[in-house]
Amino acid sequence: MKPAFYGRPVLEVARDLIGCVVVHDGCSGVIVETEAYHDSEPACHAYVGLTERTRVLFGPPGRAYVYRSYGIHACLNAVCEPAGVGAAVLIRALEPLEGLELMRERRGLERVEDLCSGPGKLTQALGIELVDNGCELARGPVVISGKPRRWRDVPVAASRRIGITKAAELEWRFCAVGSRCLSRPALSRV
DNA sequence: CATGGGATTGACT
DNA sequence: GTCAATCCCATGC
Repeated sequence: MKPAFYGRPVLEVARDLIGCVVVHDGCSGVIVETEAYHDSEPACHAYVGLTERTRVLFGPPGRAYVYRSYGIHACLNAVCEPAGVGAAVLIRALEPLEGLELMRERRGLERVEDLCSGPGKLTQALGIELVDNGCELARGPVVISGKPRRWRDVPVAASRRIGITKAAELEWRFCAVGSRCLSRPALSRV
């Protein structure tokens, strides 16, 4: 998708990204779970303002923001809103599309539902790492492209974001209803 | 320069 | 259900 797609309110983009396709290094998958983050709320990395780490978040829309989580996993975001605003959509889960065998190799697992059903899992399955931070999502190496036909009007449910302690009440998580590849069920009874 | 805290996952009780 | 692994980065001395 082009930068103009991302240069909109982050909540709109987070919902609209459900059904789009992430492609990297021989593998691809349909986005079925996202979360929105915005510099106005404390769960967002950009809440602290402009630093070396958040430079990409405050930059132009349509780039990848990749950070290391818990010292182990890489997590993929799409930078949103106009430059100067620190906002991004965390890609939390995919339904695997192409490169299934390569994903199984990278993950050391067989079941399709286990390959990309979490933010750290999908980056491992697709081979996305910190070196991809800042890349343009319309050009690569990490690419996000438009929705296959059957994903064009999929119902989307909103709920609370997962694994955060600050601003936990906001319902800024979006899921494709009925997908079997979510990190957790769409209707979380937290 | 030292320290502490995660937008997680998988293994184990 | 509980818990450790592990490292980047923001903060504070």
